Amino acid sequence: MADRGVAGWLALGLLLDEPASGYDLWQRAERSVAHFWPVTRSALYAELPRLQQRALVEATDVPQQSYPDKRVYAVTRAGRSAFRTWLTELDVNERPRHPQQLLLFFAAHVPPANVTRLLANWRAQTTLSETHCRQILSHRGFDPDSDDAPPRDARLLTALFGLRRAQADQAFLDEAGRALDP
Amino acid sequence: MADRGVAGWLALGLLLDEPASGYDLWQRAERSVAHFWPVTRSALYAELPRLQQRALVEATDVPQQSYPDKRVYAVTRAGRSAFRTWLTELDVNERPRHPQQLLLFFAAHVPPANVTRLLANWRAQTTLSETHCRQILSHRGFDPDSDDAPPRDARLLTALFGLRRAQADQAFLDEAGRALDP
DNA sequence: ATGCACATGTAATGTGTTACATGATTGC
DNA sequence: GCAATCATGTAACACATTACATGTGCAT
Repeated sequence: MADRGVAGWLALGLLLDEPASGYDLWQRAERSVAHFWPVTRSALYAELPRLQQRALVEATDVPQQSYPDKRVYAVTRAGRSAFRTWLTELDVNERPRHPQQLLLFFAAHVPPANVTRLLANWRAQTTLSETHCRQILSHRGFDPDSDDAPPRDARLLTALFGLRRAQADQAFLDEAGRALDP
Repeated sequence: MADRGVAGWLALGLLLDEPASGYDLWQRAERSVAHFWPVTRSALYAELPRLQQRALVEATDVPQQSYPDKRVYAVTRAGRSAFRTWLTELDVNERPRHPQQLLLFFAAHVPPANVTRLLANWRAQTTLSETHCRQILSHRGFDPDSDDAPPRDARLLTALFGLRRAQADQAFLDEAGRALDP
């Protein structure tokens, strides 16, 4: 099937929500998936013609007044089913790279003060991530601190997962801080 | 400084523990860092001469009886300090790619049964990861379930972090399962 | 005799990023 | 006038993976 990377599938998945031009798609990605799967504009632009050649998307040129023309891509039926099989066969157990664990592993080789600074840096990021995820959830009317049933919407679970990870990281950083600092 | 990727620094960091040949280094990596930062034998072999050219490591050919000769690399003083500055300036906030979040984000586009299967797959991996981390910790005499102070050894904190993440993922999967399944 | 562990490397390939190139329109 | 947004794309580069290439010694 000559799968190539995930960038193409990512583009296809994002197009499932709604047809879009390359530029639109990039913005959509930046606002959503980029938080856990960075993509560049270039990568998306490069994949769109490839998807078209494989008949997974269709392109339409849309002229615009006072803006350059758009080339809007829409997912075909074949594209929809191809995406389904890809996601179903996705290996979620590929080990992603964790720079934080790299830091911990080699921390003994640098002065403790530097480690403390790096951990503080990391903590700052977790709080940012936490508030970001909380905003998404509360915007859709879900309170992650209550015992309410979590949302059925899988897309919202993405945010819930991000929140839980951020909280877990903070708890770990507290634990680790007690060991390293005083 | 023409940094190249992290593979070189990883090799350097692993050599700090003890000099090693390319082959040794690869095995060492497989047993330790590969769990959170996959490296291939090729990548390590390719980096070693580069590190040597930059005078960050020194090589010695060690003849062996009944085995091919080894080329053993040892970190120089310059290598030690270069590694320190690299780790100190490491950006822990680069967003790594989370295939799990990708799955959650696009889950609505595939049949629920497939999602359930993928989540079960994910859960199986977290339990593997959990027992693996527990083994490392208990082997060094730390009980992660007690209120004991966590180990000061940063290298052990790597395992503790792995465990906490695995536990957090399991808790999330419970939460998500209650929402999706019945 | 077949295959595995030891040992070192190179070449081809894939996949993505950064930088380059172009050009209109809108807001300060 | 200058920067930013909208819009599309290509070229150069970096980095890592897979596959190729070679050879010894040991166990079954």
